[in-house]
Amino acid sequence: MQTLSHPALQPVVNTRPLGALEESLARASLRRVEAKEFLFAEGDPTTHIFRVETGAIALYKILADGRRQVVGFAYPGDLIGLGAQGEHLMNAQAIKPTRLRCLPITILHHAAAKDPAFGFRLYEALAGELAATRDLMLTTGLRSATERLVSFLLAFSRRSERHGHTPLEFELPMTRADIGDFLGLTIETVSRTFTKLKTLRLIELPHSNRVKIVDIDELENLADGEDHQG
Amino acid sequence: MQTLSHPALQPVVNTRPLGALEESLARASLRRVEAKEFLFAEGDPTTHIFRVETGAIALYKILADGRRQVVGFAYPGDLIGLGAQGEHLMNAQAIKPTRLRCLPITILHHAAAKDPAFGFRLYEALAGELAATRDLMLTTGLRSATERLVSFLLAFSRRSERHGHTPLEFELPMTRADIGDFLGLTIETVSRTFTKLKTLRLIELPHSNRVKIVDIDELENLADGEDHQG
DNA sequence: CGGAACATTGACCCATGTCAAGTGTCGTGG
DNA sequence: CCACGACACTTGACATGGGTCAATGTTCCG
Repeated sequence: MQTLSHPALQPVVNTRPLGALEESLARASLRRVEAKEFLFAEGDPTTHIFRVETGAIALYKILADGRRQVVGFAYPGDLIGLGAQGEHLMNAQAIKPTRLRCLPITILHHAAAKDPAFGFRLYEALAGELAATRDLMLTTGLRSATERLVSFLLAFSRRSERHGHTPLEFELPMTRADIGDFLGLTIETVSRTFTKLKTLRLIELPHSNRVKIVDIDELENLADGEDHQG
Repeated sequence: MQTLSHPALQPVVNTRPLGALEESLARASLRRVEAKEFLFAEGDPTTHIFRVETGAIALYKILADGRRQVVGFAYPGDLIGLGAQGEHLMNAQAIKPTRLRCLPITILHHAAAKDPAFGFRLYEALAGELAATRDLMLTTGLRSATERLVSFLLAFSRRSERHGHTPLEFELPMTRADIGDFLGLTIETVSRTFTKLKTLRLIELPHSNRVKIVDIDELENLADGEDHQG
């Protein structure tokens, strides 16, 4: 139930440790990608999975007509590439300078063969992603622009808190376009909705990428769909 | 790429055989549920997974304010319940009288412990579901009502063909409300879009639940977003 | 300082939602 | 066999949220 009140809007990734992988990751090679550089593109053969060390990556698909759906963002600690069989199903592009650990996928197969529980843990990791993706679908499918953006901001607030920072102020690493393509809105609507939240004195924007939450309770009401009030 | 031109709109299930499970399923107990009866509800403890033998099941989540998102439909051969850890994440309700095989989830754990490759196969099965869910998200997020409904109908057409029937005529087991909640549209919009496709002479509706495809090429153009023509 | 990229704001429009009748269609009981 | 009610579907009139197009502002970096 709590996933409904607070839709995850989590990155399409897995954060929980996968035991057998940890030691491999520690020795894995490091890769740097610059902002806007592609880590991989849709259709590329799946040779590695990655773990973000620093920076941020946007994961997205593109429709024939050029429309873009951002499927998630990956931050430090997140794994990228799980679930791709044979070839990658989406594009992974850095939204800021990023460092990642690279693991050959063959490691997955080895680990699964050696440790019978490992395959099952992979399964559980994907189950979490599936749940997050469904929550995102609920959010983009059934909610108003305001509800979507507020849910998005609250997800960041919680992430900030989880990392030991204040939940009341944080940096958004991505552009309005990225947010829009994630939430299924246009740049203009995202911008207008930010302005609306500012006008309602629910947030402040010291810079366009820096969010300060003023009234988190009211924001949570909005996200839960209990809006149409003050 | 082909998944983009022909978004899957597959049920949230797995159709490929999972080897080790097959023999268990053959001896598994059979359960009958009537139309509108619940197989399980969100929050129920996950005690079994199921395979549909006959009939059809709708899988959906409900938001706090009552809005509903149908996440998928399960048809004969499809597995239900994979990926739910501890408790079910959605409701499963029969849309027609349905028979299912019931497997205690403990079987999954046993199979994974016995056969190291089995856990990995589960992982692969979920990866397929994840890809289908993302395709559904693309469809509901980025496309017009007409594109959505046409994609939906073409998915049925392909399913019909796969089962050895003509791809040009088939039965829809679900109501307009189910379709709407799946595609993120209202009943009225679904109905109007059916009427529009009829008027354009792309389909016929001998009964409201029976669809006859008249011009499948043009439908495929519409689904690919190459519309705004004829 | 200049220019590119990103963000904001305004005016307008349209697809789809909402509300409200109608119209089948099916199953049950008289 | 018909009458009735329930339910699903269709259709119409109208409202509106968010998309589109078009300036204008702002920030950042070379």
